[in-house]
Amino acid sequence: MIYTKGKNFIEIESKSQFNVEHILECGQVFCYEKQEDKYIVFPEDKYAEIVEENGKTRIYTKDIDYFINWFDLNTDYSKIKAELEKHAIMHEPIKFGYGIRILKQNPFETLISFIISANNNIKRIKLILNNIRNSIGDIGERKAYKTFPSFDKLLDCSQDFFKTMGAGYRAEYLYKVLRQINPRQLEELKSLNTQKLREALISLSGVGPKVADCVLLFGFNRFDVFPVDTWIVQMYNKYYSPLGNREKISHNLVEEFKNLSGYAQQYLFYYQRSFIGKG
DNA sequence: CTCCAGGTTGTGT
DNA sequence: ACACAACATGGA
Repeated sequence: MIYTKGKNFIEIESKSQFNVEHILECGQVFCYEKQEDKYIVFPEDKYAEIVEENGKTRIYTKDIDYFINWFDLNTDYSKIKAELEKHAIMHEPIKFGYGIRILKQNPFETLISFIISANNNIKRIKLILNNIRNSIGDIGERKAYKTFPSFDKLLDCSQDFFKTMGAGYRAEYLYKVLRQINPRQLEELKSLNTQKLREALISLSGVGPKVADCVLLFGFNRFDVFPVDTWIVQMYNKYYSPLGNREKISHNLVEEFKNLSGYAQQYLFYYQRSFIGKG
């Protein structure tokens, strides 16, 4: 057990098990904001504030059990990291991104978010999602934020609305995908194996191999996938024999890291991106 | 000004 | 099967 429960908070002692900055800034999630003295997160209709004090981290929330699951606090990362350390290429990335955890996010919210992420940068992805939340989301706890919109509200939106939100040409993908699948149908896909689920996701509008892998990893917590974006391509072509085909790169990396691929990917992505700067 | 960002789609070979 | 242009938008 890496945490203890308080009345309105969860406390984690070890920063190597839980580093809020690395968890939120490593590119897996867009529903957060850094404030002067804390981070706030607002997945689905939930809310939490994360504060570091005297070396310990506290997650203040009224939804204790939701965030124990969301932050995947019942998983011990020391074993995962020990296994990954057997690969020399992982040494620096793990040292750099210590305390990263893969979040357990809602599949539908993850799908919408990563369709917007395509050929886009993280700052603008967050902006577009915030625009959508602020326009059609419900008022959340203590009016501190707006919730992620319900499927029905999103289904009511026009293509032009998504363009106004800043989605650009992805507006059409969003409009179409909302007419192809709903959250309940998405949940039902959980019974499929990773390969079948991947194919089902790729059949959706705006979802190619990379977005599918991100939804598989962050929304369905399948770790035998390796999302390949521009940063991973850079990394791969620097440390392995260069390839142009992203699917081949992904395939080769899954062969190397097997069922820990998702974890390896996140450390490598965060490390590679750190050389340019956050944004 | 050009190039790039957690790529996908459509077209052509 | 693979190659490649087009696709909005804002920041560097």
